Amino acid sequence: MSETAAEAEVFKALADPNRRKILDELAERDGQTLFEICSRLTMRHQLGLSRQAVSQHLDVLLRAGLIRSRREGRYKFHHIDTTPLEHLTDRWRGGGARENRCAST
Amino acid sequence: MSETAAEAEVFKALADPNRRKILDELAERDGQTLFEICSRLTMRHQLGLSRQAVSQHLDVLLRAGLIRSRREGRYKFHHIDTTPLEHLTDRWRGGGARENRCAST
DNA sequence: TTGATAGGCAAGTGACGACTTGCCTATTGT
DNA sequence: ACAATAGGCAAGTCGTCACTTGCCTATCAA
Repeated sequence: MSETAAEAEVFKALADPNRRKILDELAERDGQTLFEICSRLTMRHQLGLSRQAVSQHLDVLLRAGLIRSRREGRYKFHHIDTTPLEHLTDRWRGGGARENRCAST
Repeated sequence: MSETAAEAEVFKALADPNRRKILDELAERDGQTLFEICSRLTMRHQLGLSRQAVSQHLDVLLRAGLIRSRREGRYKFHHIDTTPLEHLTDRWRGGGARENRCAST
């Protein structure tokens, strides 16, 4: 087999345009709460997503390991984590070792 | 706006596990025909996909720019093209330009 | 304690996507 | 010409997924 279940989750998470916008939002301003993400998504991206919709998207992103959540009182802050993206497409672009030409192993 | 329609196609194309397997196949042995891909997918990956299913997947990959097709007589050869993958995830990992600098800490 | 804010859970709806089924065209070999 | 091979087209089925709806819990301020 060539890919892990975790990788599959990442691909599935990235498949939705709205989830990618959420990642955009968190990349621009990390550590937002659910309500913050909702309002900023509406204001800045003309994205009319309900709170529950965003919440479910955050769940998917969480399961994919693309965000981490930290609870603080009644607030829950969400942080982007890009490590799952690091070598996601290497299996196709490599085959060998070009394209990554830093100081590869 | 933050992403092009072409990028969205790529994400959608990568969302399906079977399409990723097809890319795996072509990465390992480029320039296969539809029937070749079918049989090798069945033999080597225990993937029981019909010809039409694979054909439709190839269409999606084609539209995403991840493969190119070349017709020759009654054969049609499919070639992987990884250029759409090149900076796919940069919008989240960068923002700036760290993280791609090899000699990391 | 009461009300307001931040978030969670779960069932239901609707649409899109993966795959099938059936038939058709085009090229090659004999 | 005829059969066999390689592929294409289009309608239909079915499951998954995004989103909604409705209600519930928890924390904070007055």
